[in-house]
Amino acid sequence: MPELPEAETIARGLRAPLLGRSIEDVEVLKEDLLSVPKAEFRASLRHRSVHGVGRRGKNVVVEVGPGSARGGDVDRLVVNLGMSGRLLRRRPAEPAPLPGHTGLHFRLDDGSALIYRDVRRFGRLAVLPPDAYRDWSRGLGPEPLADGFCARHLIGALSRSRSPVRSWLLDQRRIAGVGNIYANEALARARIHPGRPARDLSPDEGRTLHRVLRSVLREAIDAGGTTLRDYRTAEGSEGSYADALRVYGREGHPCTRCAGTIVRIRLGGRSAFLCPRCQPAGQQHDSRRTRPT
DNA sequence: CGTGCCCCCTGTCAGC
DNA sequence: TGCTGACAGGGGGCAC
Repeated sequence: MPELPEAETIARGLRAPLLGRSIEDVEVLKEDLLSVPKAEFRASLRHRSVHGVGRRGKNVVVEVGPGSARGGDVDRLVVNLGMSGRLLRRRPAEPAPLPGHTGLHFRLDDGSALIYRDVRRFGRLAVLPPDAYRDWSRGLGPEPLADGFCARHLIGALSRSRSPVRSWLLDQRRIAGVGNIYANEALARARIHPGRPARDLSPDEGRTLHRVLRSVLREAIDAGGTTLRDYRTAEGSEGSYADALRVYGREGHPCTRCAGTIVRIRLGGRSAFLCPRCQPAGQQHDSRRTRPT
């Protein structure tokens, strides 16, 4: 999917146009994107106003205020975009027909619309009351870009797992928001082989991984995310971080650091990309401090 | 609990 | 020109 930087970019793009708007109606065209009947979903959002647009992990979170005849609850529309989900803003004067594979159409009070489109339909949308949202959020790991996410925490958590470090990074219960692209990119920059057991990383490697993971995510946000196929911003444009990728999808191409050849391996059923020279599989016995590139 | 495997679904691309 | 299989930013369920 969209990973953290893509969800963040979408949330930022939706904030200004959605804030303060009221949802007039919700049309559900693909009910399998919901975990409740579409009538219930529609009723839970109709005539409610948008109080905020944010993100948790890879999910876009839209806060909706109380409707006219409701209590004071601020509920949250949580959008998991799966692999191919898009949240697109449609301007008021845009009469264009709905794009193919449109799953939901949210009509707003200024004549604009929000469209959820998802070719593969791996995405899910749910409206969560405060306590349900809290429970759901507690099931996710910490936000890697939060101030409180320190190297010490990462090193400690890594030391308790035998998982390959790439698989570890993909587990949303451990860290929220990292997917296959940024896991591979961070490991490449930290010069860590993706298949190494998490607990075998040295403290130095843990510190390096902490630093480069955050910088990769921040740089990707600055670039508006990575568009490979499906991902688009809320305005429908592409993210430009694909140009900055060093290993992901670059099998057979030269490593930008050592001019070795990037390879693709299979790990936990998913592709991992690495430079075998810069990211040796064995334990690192080299005690020299190496700066990430 | 951790881990690996399969599946959900559609589209695209390489190879025959 | 087709057909087939592999693969794709994710994640839930299940067996071990």
